[in-house]
Amino acid sequence: VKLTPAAYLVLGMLRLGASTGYAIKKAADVSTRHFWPTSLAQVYPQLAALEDGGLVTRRDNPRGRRARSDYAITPKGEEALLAWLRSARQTPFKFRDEGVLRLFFADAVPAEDQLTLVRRLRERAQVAGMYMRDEILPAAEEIERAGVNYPGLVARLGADTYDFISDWLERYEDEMEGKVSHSSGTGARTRRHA
Amino acid sequence: VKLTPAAYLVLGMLRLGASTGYAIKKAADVSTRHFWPTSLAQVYPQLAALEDGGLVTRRDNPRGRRARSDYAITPKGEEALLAWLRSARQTPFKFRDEGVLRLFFADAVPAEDQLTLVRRLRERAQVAGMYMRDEILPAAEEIERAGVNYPGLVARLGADTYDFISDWLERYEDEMEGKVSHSSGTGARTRRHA
DNA sequence: TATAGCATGTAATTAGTTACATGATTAA
DNA sequence: TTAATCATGTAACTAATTACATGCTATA
Repeated sequence: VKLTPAAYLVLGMLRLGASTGYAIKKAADVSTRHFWPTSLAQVYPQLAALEDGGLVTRRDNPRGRRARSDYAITPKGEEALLAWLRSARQTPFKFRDEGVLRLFFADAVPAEDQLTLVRRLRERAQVAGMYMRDEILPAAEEIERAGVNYPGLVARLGADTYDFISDWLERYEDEMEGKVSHSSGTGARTRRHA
Repeated sequence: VKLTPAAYLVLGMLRLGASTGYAIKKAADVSTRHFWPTSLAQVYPQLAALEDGGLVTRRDNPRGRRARSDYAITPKGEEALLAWLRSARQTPFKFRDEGVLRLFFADAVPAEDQLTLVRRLRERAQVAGMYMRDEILPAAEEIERAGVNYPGLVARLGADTYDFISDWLERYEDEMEGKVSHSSGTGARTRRHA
């Protein structure tokens, strides 16, 4: 029974209290989505496979006429999750981002278009940072009161990193704006941290 | 003819002077690999598809008995590349990282194992930062002298970001080490920036 | 003379996304 | 009563990795 990160995501979410496939997906959307997105079309087959392997149990638990299954992690599933968390296996970065790829090739377009490209990347990082801080972090802080600390840690690391990238690109923009005709500006830029 | 990021990677590398499939892959390995890895099994079919669409031309150019084809980007291909670089389309982050996913679920293991996990992530970021600065950036600086600036910019952004993450995690480690039994330490940690 | 690097491709598999398909319950 | 949310699943497709398969050329 070979387990993928997507499988551990499901196990981990069950362990944190999500009990249906739908709930797992919802929980992932407000927490792990930024570094491990998933979809219902992955969650349901994954749950079935894990049940098959005895890592989770399923119990039908309909709400009125609406079908519904509650899943729970088994001791065997818990063991697998812990082994994964403890394993020394280095997981190399496999970052894939079209935005950065575009930036890499930006020399092909005139300075004005380059500036636009940089600005768009900066805005994206800025929005991502704000989103993590305003939407993701509060939910994580909620469960911190229950003693679950790492979702918050990860949210803070994410927000701070996006802010760092945003600031980095902004400095480059400022540097660049001196050299490029000002007619190309799109107006006032708003600051982060409202 | 719908083009994927992998197609633009090929077009962009051809434009920067790589002429064979093999050379494109080699160039990607010392530059774009960190944010858009690729493989020969993608490059060759992609070149064929691009030739089919008239975005590149192919010319057989064997070295002795060894088969070899030189490719070149056509005006139509160049146009497509520029349109991609100029397009306003926001490319959302699709970050996927097993290491961060593990960190997210770290509450499941005892503090000692948590510290190990954080340490491993910090080391990974540290190594990635050093690698970008020592192996990737020098190659990028080479072509900067020819007026190609963005590969260097991207390398610096990458190196600085990995350093930022490494420092961030190190601060957390230090904070944590006070609370955890010191018997679990793995000895002296080496500093970045040798 | 042997090994590293150049060079090109295909096949099989795995992982992931999007679209399809259905229907109940709850709150405005 | 109607829209949002809960809830479950399958099918088709796309993207990407790994393994397979071959063979030449230059250099140590």
